[in-house]
Amino acid sequence: MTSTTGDQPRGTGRGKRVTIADIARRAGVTSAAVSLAVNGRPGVSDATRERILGIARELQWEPSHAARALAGAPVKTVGMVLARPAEVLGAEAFFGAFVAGLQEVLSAADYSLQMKIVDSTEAEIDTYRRWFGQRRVDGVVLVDLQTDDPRIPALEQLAQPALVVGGPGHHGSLPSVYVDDAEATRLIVEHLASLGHSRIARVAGTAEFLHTMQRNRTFTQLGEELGLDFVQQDAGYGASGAARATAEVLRMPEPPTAIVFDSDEMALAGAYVLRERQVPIPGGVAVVSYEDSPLTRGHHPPITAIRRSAVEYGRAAAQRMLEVIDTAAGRPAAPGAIGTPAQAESRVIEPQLAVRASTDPALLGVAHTDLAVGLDAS
Amino acid sequence: MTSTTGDQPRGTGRGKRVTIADIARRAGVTSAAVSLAVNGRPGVSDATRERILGIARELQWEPSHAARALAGAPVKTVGMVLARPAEVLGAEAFFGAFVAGLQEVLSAADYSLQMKIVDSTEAEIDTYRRWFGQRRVDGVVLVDLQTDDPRIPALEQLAQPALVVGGPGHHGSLPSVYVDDAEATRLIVEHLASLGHSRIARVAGTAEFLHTMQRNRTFTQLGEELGLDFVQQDAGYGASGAARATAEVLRMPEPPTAIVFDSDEMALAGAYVLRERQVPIPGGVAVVSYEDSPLTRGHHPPITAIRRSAVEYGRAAAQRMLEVIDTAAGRPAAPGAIGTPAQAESRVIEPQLAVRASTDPALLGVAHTDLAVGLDAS
DNA sequence: CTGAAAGCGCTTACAG
DNA sequence: CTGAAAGCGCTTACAG
Repeated sequence: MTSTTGDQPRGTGRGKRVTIADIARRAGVTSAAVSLAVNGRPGVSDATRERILGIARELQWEPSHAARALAGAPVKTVGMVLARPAEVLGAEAFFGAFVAGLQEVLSAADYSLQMKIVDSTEAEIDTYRRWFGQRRVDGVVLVDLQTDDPRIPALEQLAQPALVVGGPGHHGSLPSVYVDDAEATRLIVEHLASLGHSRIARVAGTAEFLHTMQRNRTFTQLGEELGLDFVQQDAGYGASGAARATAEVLRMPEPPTAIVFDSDEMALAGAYVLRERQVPIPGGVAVVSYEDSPLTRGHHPPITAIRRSAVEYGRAAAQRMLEVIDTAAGRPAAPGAIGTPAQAESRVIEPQLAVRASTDPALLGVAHTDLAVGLDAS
Repeated sequence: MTSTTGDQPRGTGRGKRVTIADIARRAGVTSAAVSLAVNGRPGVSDATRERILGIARELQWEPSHAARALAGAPVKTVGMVLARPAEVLGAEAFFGAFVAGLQEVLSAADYSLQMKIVDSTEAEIDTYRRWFGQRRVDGVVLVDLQTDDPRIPALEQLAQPALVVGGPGHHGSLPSVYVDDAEATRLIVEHLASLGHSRIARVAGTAEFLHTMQRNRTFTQLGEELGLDFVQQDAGYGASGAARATAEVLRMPEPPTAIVFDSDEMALAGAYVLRERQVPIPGGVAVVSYEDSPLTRGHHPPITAIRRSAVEYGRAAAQRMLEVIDTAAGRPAAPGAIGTPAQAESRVIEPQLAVRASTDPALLGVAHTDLAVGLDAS
């Protein structure tokens, strides 16, 4: 008996890979016929197709991704470049959740997401150029949109499938997906109004972000519309600015009964100041955050916040990206898509408001569900 | 004059792509020479190499990734499969930070990370098989390691580069990277002992996780070693279990003066129970968490926690993955690597302890830095 | 509906 | 040190 196990033909893995030529030989057809059969294209009879597929399965054939790509097939990859340090990305709850949502939809469509961290906008644009040049991606997702973003004209010029996350109004001729901040503002204001608040302050983040301007505009507009007394206080960015702005607001001759913060971090800083000044929440001042997170949920009392679900946002972006790629390839939009949107059309994510004890006194004492269960049982 | 702009040759992009054949023609050499030149391999004189590289740059040549892969070059891609729903991943701070760290190192080495979300362990193993079968990845990173993990033997059988994140002792013959939980436990216990605590409780998570067992073992061992009074309370998983266990511990005839929790969520639930029972932190009971997060940092008082830096963890995993791939390809380990570790060797991440007011009364009133600054200035 | 061929853009031996 | 050729595994026209 000669050794029949262990002696692998050569190199890594077990033996030579199975190709369509092997299948063709076994099936008594040409490799072109195999290609048509496995790609579900017309040109072979149903009988031979079945036979070919059977053999392919039997031989455990896997298509060579490289060969397909070289022959001109889509590479089934979406790219995303991040021009922020890993430490910053890692500290943000949004990033992980957004990526998870993207992945879910892309994975299901057998697409993969390719990411790259770079250290400048120039490097980012260069990466787009190279990715498309190398045919490594079928399309790219652009994030962290800014005012007058140089990446927009660069991508427009490349004339390749690209989706902008953010907006509105600053994505040029590119398709985009963004959260409706006007609607978010409306949800907050109407919620507070329904609880009887008529003096409301908004502690706003830096105007560098597009959404800040959008919120400012809607906030002012709703104040006039509803005839309420609205105060806007610019806080710059971060917790320190928010703390300062909150103190400022409390010094007013007739302080507001509710304060709306632009982020979870800002809301927490504001709540800290209120606690210091012995102002009860929500009895003295109600608190709302535009951004939900473990911080707002874990606070005592839990803070009412806009829940835009970063996971859902990622899913929507992936869905739209796939449509853009399909349309560019001249293929009909994927099934499940409602109609076939024009390439440059935007899609809007509708925000929701998670009402918690920081605005609604009836919810005081109710911690987040999991905790509540534990305490009941103890 | 005929139109020389606007009339793009055909298809998407501008014109036919530049290939090494074009460069060869211009340089008066064969395409093989170009290949050697651009890959920095011997076989061409320095003069011709320079000339070739100059022309390549001038023509803005980009290598075809697909062609390279088809011809046998590495695909420069690392794969990671996640068998958890996007919602769960998105809710975890660890995921985003780990991915950011991975990305940083892989991007710098011109590798990309390919992820896929699946819904079962079988699908995960199948994905590995297919990825390697299609030559879509050069190696894979395995996460969420469990006891008797079926993915380990499956990957061992595939005999392809794979790195296990987690351990020790459960990664079979595969190389791994993990955080040193024994050291983490030692840091916590020694910190508490130095503050004079001699009755310490540990509220432990589910024993399904390898690290739980490791912590249990070290905790018990240190108790004997230092002659302290140690109590272990199993809490199962999550906040409710932790709340129950904390209540249990407080009912003891001689309650501990410090409680160590297995996660940030558990620590928060425990702190909530202490607050309910009017037990001051850290005056009545000191609190420590094995997991740092915005929850522990944002709590009042901020909670002392093990900081293992998920970003750093990701970086270490990527670094090790690249070494494993290089070694498998017969290449020397990347520069910067200390020595050339054997394939199956593990690497250990050293944890740190972030000391905060939940254990050290001297730090009471000190919120996290950013906040503190804001308050000083207001 | 099926066959034979060319081509995608590289890399890798193998001669000179 | 350089040239000519084969081959990686597919897809896509183009004839029969």
